[in-house]
Amino acid sequence: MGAAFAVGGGGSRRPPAGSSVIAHLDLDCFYAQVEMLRAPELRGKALGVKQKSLVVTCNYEARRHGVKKLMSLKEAVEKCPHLVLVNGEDLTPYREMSYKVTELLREHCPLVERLGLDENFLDITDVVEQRVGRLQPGGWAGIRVSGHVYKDQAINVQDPTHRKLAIGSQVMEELRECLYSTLGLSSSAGVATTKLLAKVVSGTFKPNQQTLLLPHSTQELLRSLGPIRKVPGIGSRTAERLEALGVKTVVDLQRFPSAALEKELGIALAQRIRKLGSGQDEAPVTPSGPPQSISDEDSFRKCSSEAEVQEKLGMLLPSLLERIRQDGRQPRTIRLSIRRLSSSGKGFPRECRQCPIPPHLLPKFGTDPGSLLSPLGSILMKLLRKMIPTALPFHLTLLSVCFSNLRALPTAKGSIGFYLQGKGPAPAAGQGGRGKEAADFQGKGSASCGGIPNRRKLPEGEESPRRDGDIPSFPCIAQEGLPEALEQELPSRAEFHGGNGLAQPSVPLPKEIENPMGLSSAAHPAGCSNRVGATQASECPSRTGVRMEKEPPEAEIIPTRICASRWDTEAPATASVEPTCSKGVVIPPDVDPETFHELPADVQLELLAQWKSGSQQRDKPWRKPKAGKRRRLEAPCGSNSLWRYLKPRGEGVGRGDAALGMGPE
DNA sequence: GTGGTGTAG
DNA sequence: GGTTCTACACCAC
Repeated sequence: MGAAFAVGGGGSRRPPAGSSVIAHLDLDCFYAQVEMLRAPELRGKALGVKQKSLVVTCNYEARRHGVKKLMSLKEAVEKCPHLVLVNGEDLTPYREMSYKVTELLREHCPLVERLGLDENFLDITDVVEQRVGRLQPGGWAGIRVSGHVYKDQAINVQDPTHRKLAIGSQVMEELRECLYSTLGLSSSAGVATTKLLAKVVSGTFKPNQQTLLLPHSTQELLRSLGPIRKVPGIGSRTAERLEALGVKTVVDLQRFPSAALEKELGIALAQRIRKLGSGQDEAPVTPSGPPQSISDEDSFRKCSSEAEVQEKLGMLLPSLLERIRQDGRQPRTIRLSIRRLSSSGKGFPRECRQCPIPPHLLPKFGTDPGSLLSPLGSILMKLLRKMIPTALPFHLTLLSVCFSNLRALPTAKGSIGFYLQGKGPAPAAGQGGRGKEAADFQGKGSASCGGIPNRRKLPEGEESPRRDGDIPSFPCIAQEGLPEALEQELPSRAEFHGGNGLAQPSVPLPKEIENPMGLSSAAHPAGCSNRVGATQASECPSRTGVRMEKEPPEAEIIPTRICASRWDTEAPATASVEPTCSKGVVIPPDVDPETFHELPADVQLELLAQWKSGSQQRDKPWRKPKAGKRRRLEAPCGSNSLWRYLKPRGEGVGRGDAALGMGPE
């Protein structure tokens, strides 16, 4: 998150820096853990989670064989031939578990900020203060640290900050135990006085361990980071700029003159970075609510026609709409992002276009998401055409759909659907035989360095030893393991993965939106979208059960839409259907004559022929073009028709609803 | 509100 | 360094 480490942003709600106790909690190889919970037989095996041709993450067993995050599948299998791979492209199970974790933490500490799916910041100052208040007079003497202390420094119980941090480490140990016993997840944590430091120090001992940073070790920790890029908040771009200035390490940054830094990077960025480099981070832990946007995307080698784009969008939209339905809120904005392939072969930066969702569609999000597929698809295609002239060759490598500006449904019980998913009587995933499972995460033990023994190494049922100075821990269910009945509720591997070892969508879509637009390549050959307007939509068998939001009457079909796809339901209601005559040439009524005559003569002729063929076809039932015999003028797809770009100004150009012809009806 | 950019895991 | 699939914040407009 961009502002996770923003300095001084948002106004601190905490006491002055130095007295806060902040923790960073990192779920160990989260995706792999979730997969092992879903399929306990994977425990102990080298497991990789793949997305496309990459192993995006893997468990420690796989790491022992040289598999690394973001390694290519090929290389990973070379390194570890027995690597078990599961498909992690569908983030649903990870997202669900992630919110369960945040919710569980929030039950014990209200100040929890999410950072991605597998990390959380906690401001445990208040929890610590409460425990300090309960200490017996002189009780400090017995205060112990749970887990490691960075660089094995001894705490000074005379120092109130040390005392609070030590108690904070106990709090985090308990929370991690609670996470493990309740959800079956192992985690690592860092405890410090700021988010930045807590995050950095949490990586010191992993997995399933935690580390406390005492203030006087701050500089040593930061300097140990090495490359400046490792400082949280300094990303690749900023690191590049810094390196260009000769700033390669934290030490370089600390020594670099402020004035020169401000001159090169601007005052705001320079000051922020300088503070990060010195370990100053006043950013408060800002409790995360439900997500502010819900998006889905897919990448691919090539997508170069409107029909293909529609097919891809047809894969994204149903699951997105289902997520929105579960969320319980209404999005007011829809955004399409694309990534084009540049001539160099590298991906271009993303581009996006967004627009408000027409108000008349909003109620459907809560009641009838299936009926939104067609109108939203149509809007997305219009957004696409705002970015690229689809009549010309194009090559996309990514499509992303994002719903944002989420508001509570008028009738809704509230927008808590997201959190509710993670609650209820039983977790959607749990663990069986937790003692066995721990083997994957034991790694380097934490019994030394003053840390408490790794609880998961204890024999079943054995309590972790209480130590002097301990304060009673959180009441936490399932300290003795999950009830058997609960474990039996857990989905089997076959249920989750369709029995083939690869993940299938874990949330079945409602029937009516399984293949809403009939856009699968098998059921929807190219010609299917190459039809006249939306009027033949019912001919597409796979559309069964899906209503068009609004299907224009046949009489409204005009030449500009001779090959419009079913989504491409631009409302032409206001346009004249009468052709106009300009310079002795009869051109379609909604085409700007001036623009038309600026075109090369051959293009003009081609367009005219196209229009003529369209107007001849207009009243005939649509027929699938014969393979190999399709006339060049009809190809490749009507949505690509050049006519689209010849419309008089004001039609189809500009922002927002009206510009897209999607205004309220 | 929109679109680009940067950051994060 | 960029691959993946997200999510968020900032800022100029």
